[in-house]
Amino acid sequence: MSKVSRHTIRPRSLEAILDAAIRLLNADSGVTMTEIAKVSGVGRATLHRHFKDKNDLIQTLSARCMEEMNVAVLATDSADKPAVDRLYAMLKSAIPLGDRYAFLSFERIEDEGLQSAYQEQLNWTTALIEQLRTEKAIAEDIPTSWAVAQVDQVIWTAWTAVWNSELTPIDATNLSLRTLLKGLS
Amino acid sequence: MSKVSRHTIRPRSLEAILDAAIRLLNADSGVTMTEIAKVSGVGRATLHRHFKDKNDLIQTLSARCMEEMNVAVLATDSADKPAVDRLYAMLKSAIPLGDRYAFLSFERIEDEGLQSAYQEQLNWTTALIEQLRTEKAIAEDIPTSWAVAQVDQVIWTAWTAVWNSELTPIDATNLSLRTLLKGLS
DNA sequence: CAGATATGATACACTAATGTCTCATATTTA
DNA sequence: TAAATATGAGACATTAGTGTATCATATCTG
Repeated sequence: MSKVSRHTIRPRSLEAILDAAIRLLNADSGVTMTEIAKVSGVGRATLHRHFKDKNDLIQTLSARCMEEMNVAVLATDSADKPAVDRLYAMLKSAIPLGDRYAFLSFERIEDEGLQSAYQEQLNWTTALIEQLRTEKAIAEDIPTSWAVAQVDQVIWTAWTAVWNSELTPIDATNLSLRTLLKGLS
Repeated sequence: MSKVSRHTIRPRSLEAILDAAIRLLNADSGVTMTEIAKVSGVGRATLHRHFKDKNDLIQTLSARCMEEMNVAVLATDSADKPAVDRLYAMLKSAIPLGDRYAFLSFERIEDEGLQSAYQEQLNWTTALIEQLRTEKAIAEDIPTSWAVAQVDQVIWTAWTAVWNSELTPIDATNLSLRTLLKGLS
């Protein structure tokens, strides 16, 4: 969030705004600031007081989601576990968060800090793939970039299936792990 | 395209518009009609003459892409081939078209004809999955909806990899087939 | 409680985009 | 070539969204 105002935003305003924004952006990347203000029950002036423009809001939101995702994933991660276990734990944490960061796929954010946060996630996944590789869980001739992309995509697919009530979160997680390990072996 | 005007659009105008619109929409779902007119080298008035609004344009575009995809896939398809061959042929046709229908993932189109066209593609894939199942190429306990989603997603992933110059179209197609068949077995 | 301050409502100016119209010009077609 | 017609350019009114400012009120904080 940029320093647009000398005012300090109240926690409940901030939460209301970010909450509404996440939901609205996931439904339609074209939502207006006016709409976000209306839905979050916050005055339009307050919104503009604390967020320079929609891009500014999206940046704050993205950073939060990234952070949230990192915390969730790292909380259940430990470097000394077998890679397969780490992958499973990651899927279990990440899939339920799908509805919170879905909008990220649609937005083009050029914020520097955000790009590096994303890069960090990518690096994490890449390292995990490499570990899977040394543990012979994935085939040598599978490009790492392909494996990373598959991991990213399966999370999205799994979340979508859950969202469509086609699968329970547990089933989606298990299917994801299975599909990945077999598919990349 | 809706009948907004008594005029008949000239083929080259139509092509220029749809071509520009596809490229611009893939880059940014928020492009304006004005921008599309400018890039397509067509008068703004002409654009409005033939397309009621952006939604109307997107509907026409979507219908075209769907049609294009159907034609490309069905051209190389024949029901008596083994399912694996059909899947491969489909991937080979569909993946290179990624850059033309990428925008479809971002747009929320409520057009009835379009929904049914999409449903038709879904049915085609579902039938293919069923055939793969009877040919023991995919495991019994994999839900069909999951398999269909995987097929959809892998096309997108493969196209993205090609677009990022990480893979050649052939490699991407081969990896897709392999990942799918192993992943779902 | 009392001062400080964040908020909502409202008003306002400003901008970008939309959609319509007209008319001279270019293109098609018969 | 001549008639028909689609087009581009420009003017225009309208709209939706933006961003700012003011001020009374609500909410914090000491």
